[in-house]
Amino acid sequence: MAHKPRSQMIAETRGKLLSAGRRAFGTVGYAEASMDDFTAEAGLTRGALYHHFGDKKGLFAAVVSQIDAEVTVRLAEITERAGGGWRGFVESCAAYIEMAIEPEIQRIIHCDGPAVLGESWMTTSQSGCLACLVDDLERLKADGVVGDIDPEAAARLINGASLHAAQWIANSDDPEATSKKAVAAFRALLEGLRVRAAERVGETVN
Amino acid sequence: MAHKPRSQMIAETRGKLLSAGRRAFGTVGYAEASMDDFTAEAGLTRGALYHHFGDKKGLFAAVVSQIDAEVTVRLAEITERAGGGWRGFVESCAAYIEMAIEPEIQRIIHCDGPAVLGESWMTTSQSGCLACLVDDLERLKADGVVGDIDPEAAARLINGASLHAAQWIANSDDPEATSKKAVAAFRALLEGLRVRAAERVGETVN
DNA sequence: CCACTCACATACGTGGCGTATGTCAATCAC
DNA sequence: GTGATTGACATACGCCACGTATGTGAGTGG
Repeated sequence: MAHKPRSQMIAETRGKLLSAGRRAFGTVGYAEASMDDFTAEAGLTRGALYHHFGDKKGLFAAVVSQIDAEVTVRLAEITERAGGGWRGFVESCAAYIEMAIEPEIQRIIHCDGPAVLGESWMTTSQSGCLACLVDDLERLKADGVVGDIDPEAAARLINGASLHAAQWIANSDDPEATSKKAVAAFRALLEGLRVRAAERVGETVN
Repeated sequence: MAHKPRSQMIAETRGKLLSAGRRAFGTVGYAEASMDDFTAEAGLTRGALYHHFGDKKGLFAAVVSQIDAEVTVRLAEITERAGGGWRGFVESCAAYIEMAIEPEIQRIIHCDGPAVLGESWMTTSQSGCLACLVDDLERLKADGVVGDIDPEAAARLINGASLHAAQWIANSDDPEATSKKAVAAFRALLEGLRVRAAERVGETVN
């Protein structure tokens, strides 16, 4: 029994490296994270890292993917729980802002991510969150809730607005109050996407 | 005559370092820009850089400030030329997107900036562009054109949306078409800020 | 004219990344 | 079961880039 099967050991080391790197990247940032330090912290050396991830950027990319996947899941849950529709969409957007406030996401995804992987990575590569937004918007458009706008374009604009709102909130003196203001303005902006009240049939404004 | 006055020499040196650094940061990015390389390119050494700017980040910050100031001026011109009002505001927003597409601005301000200086720097520190937007919005709000939303909140959301739109456009296969879609969606979002047509008196929709 | 300041260059130490090489355990052939 | 092979990981090395400490020579004040 002394040793577990090979594949399991490998998965464990990958996991250890991933979480150690994630913690380092999320706290001190990519540039300040020493590979020697955080691999040692995981009981390993840089050798393991280079074997599994190629280089520092490779590990970073893996961390980004992991976080993105987690966020995607969380967003999907929230959208579903809110029962879809316009309200569900708005709720998921608000939740997106909330998540973007978390320091780890802030630092890794929105701060270092574009600089390290190239901003094209974040845009062209499939970001799960973005795909979520696009899906929602396409449904809403098909249902006639939102007007004739390109779903991806709207999703990206919403995405950008959310992220900026998040970092504004995160760095403000009174996050509570700032958040209220940001969400209010955000809801107002989103209203611009809906078909006008005059053009609609008999829907409640809220 | 052999030599110019001291102060002028200093200003020249600072300028040379600033533009050399700006070019390097704008093309290869902050991390890949070697101080030895681009100072030599300016006919100087790292010694001069450390003397004037403290360190690499110091020069970078100076470059960011310079670009921000330029953008602010350009934005102000556009806003004024459009004659203010809602239309002027929308035009300046569109121009903001256009400027954010420029590779130098994209790379230095939106990509490396937050990672190098900390994203708090970009938010808390006075960004000239942002101040412009806030001013415009405050006027529009006072004139009853936009609804009861916090100007700064709206400005930050618009800012974020613009930047993301810009990098989406810049990295798309067909920037022309992408730009059209983005601007259309952007205008729709902005409409959300205006007081509703039903609530207004007798204004043209456009 | 002399002492001093200051703008900049030169020289050095350090740390972190990437690569080349080594080693030992797990799997496979027979 | 034993030898060969693969592959996961560690060790050792070189390099590059940053930051600092020190030097130097041209302006500047008295």
